[in-house]
Amino acid sequence: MNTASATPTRNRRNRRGEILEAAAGLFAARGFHGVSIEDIGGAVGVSGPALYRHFDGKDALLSEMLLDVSSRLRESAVTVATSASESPEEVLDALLDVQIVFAIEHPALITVHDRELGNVPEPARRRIRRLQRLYVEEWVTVLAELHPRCPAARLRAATHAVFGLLNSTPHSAGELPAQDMRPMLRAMARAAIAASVKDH
Amino acid sequence: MNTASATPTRNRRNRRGEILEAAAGLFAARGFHGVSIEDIGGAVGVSGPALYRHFDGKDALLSEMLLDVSSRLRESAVTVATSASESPEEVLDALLDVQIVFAIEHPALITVHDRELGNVPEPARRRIRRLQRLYVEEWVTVLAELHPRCPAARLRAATHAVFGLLNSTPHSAGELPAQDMRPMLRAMARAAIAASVKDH
DNA sequence: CACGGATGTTAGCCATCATTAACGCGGTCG
DNA sequence: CGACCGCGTTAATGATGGCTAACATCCGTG
Repeated sequence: MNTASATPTRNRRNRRGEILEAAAGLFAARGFHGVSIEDIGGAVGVSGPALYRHFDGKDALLSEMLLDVSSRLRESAVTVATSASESPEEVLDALLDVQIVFAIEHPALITVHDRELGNVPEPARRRIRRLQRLYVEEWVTVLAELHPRCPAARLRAATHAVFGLLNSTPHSAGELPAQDMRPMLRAMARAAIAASVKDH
Repeated sequence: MNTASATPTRNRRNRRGEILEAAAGLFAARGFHGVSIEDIGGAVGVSGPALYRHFDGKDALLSEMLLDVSSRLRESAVTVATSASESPEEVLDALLDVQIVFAIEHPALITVHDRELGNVPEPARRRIRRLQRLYVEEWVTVLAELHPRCPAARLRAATHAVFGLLNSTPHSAGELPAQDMRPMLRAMARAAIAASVKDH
């Protein structure tokens, strides 16, 4: 019983988040430059320049969106990787889960995240790239523990391929219920990884 | 001894192709709306509206590009699939080869092909979608022969996941030489497919 | 109750861009 | 030779879009 009727409270609190979410959907569908400020405003029921009360501009909005995604992914990965008392196998499983759950729950963010980096202005771009690189290295480190003879370059390429596999969810939207999708993607990813290091 | 010095001849003959290639690179890097007509012209050494001597407009250029990609892929798939005297296993291998070679040789086209469909105007969009669907069905048909008990929806989702895996080449650009990339992707894809139909 | 800040609104500015117009020029063919 | 055609060029036009400015409204607070 705090204050106020449900919706107003949520609207007031959440405008930023609401905008980010709507923008993610639009960017995923039409690309950053294919979406206007008006479009984004319209999608959350306000019109046009109201966005400037919440973000410094369109670029800043995109920067924040990608920064948020790459931070969250990396942070989850670090948490998972440093949790002691887990074998590399278990860590790998946990990393798979992180990526799969995120890809299934936020397909638009996943899409934008690997499409629009080129449109992020320079101060932020470097930070995002860095986080992405660190995220990949988290994977490579675990894989290297499991397969010490395999060259790192190969592990990196395999990791990217696995991301491609897991991030296919936006394309197979609706084909399969998320409930079946999750274990299937996990099985496919595990098998693909095993195959990538065969004979190395 | 036809006519003329080497480069002029090529330039005269190939402007369209040259433009399509340059545009593919630019679209892949910055997105359709992030590239101007001037940019495209500049990339092939002519400036701006010269494009209208070769294409009806920017939209038409994109349409032709995607139409070409989806036609070529589907056509290759049909050829491979209808070549008699091959077992489903061999057909699947050949399909993998088609996609892998294309992905490695034309990363920009692959990128644009699955990003920019939403920016293609309506008459052409339907045709491209149709070709893409038929291409996927080519895969699903072969997979269904190999795994008759597996529901088609699952095979379709698995196919999309495999495409995601194979199309990861633009992301792992310089990591691994193409020579090593090809067999690795093939092994990963085969393993992923096998895993996707396990217990079905 | 008056003040201020958070949040919107509309109108206007300026840059960018796709597209068209008008014109030039070299080669081919009748 | 001379008309046409393929291919380019620059200048103009009309739309769109990001962003700023000037002006409400609502609300909590002193």
